[in-house]
Amino acid sequence: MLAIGAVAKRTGLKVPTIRFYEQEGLLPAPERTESGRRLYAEGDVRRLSFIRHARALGFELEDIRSLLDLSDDPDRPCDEADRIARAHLVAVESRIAQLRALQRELTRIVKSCAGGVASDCRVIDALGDHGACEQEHEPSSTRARTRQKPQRAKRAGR
Amino acid sequence: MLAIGAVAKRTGLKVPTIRFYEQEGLLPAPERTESGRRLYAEGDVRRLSFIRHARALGFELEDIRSLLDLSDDPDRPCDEADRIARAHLVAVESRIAQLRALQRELTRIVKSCAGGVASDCRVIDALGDHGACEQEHEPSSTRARTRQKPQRAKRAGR
DNA sequence: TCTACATTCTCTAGTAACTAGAGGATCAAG
DNA sequence: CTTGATCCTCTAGTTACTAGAGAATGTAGA
Repeated sequence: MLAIGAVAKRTGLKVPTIRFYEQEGLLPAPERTESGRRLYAEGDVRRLSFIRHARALGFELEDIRSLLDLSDDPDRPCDEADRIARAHLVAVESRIAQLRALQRELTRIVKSCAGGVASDCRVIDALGDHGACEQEHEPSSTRARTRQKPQRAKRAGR
Repeated sequence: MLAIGAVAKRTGLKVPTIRFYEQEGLLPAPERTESGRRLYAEGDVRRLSFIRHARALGFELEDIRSLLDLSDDPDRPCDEADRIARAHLVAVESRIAQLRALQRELTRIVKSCAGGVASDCRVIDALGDHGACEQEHEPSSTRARTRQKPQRAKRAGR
């Protein structure tokens, strides 16, 4: 039986994340010591590794929930796992296409910069003028998980 | 002078989003009618269009804040706008690379599915076993903004 | 045994960029 | 004069965590 810290080390997850997955019902509530500390078995480590890997592949917790339900019940047909994985693949592919459109557009904008002051900045111009864009580009969110303290810089409304 | 609804129509933003941008200090607080309704001028419409376009290109509000500050002060050198845009381009490019790694991995996983039941599901297997992956794949979040009601399906911890 | 220090516990709140809804006021048209 | 659209403010919800408070427990060395 392992303490939560040891499980964290083995799975690569952080301690609060493990508690969070339990709270979300992705992991059954583990045994406890007399004093109330969590005690995990090998199966829990496997389950958490599964979750971590699926997360790394970009699956949402809802998808992972379904995949776990599926593997908890080995007699159910595997169609759904396949469906979830395929749907995710499609989403990833369309996201790539979207980002490539952004990439083209940003490259174009960045190339147009010749230095100087803001009043004749091509970059700012280009941002203000969607009409100049070569193609449609839709929403976004480039967010990776590599960033720590955004530190709100609150300003009053001028 | 335009009411907020008219501005929403012209910019393609939603009404609450415009109020949200004001609250965030991206848009100066507009005039009000006697009864307290917001009244916008043409300049506000341009500013909001700028924001919308920059958002569509994936810039974060913090970046947009900087870009707006810059364009509010036409004597400042344009370096920073250029820097922001370049940094964003780099971020987009690395995101694409990341997603392509995911795409390869998912394709591999999905191809391995031959139907059958969960107990011998290759998809679930592959997810459980990171060792089998051909390359490292890191975090993710494929999230586009096209989804409405995730509708929490709260379950107790088995 | 005493004392540090590490680990754990629960609970709350914060992150980004909005969106949804409550509850109420005001406006324009018929 | 009433109906329906638009507007107002405020609160809370979304994803998947992360950070911190404040308290209890575990462990190792002197």
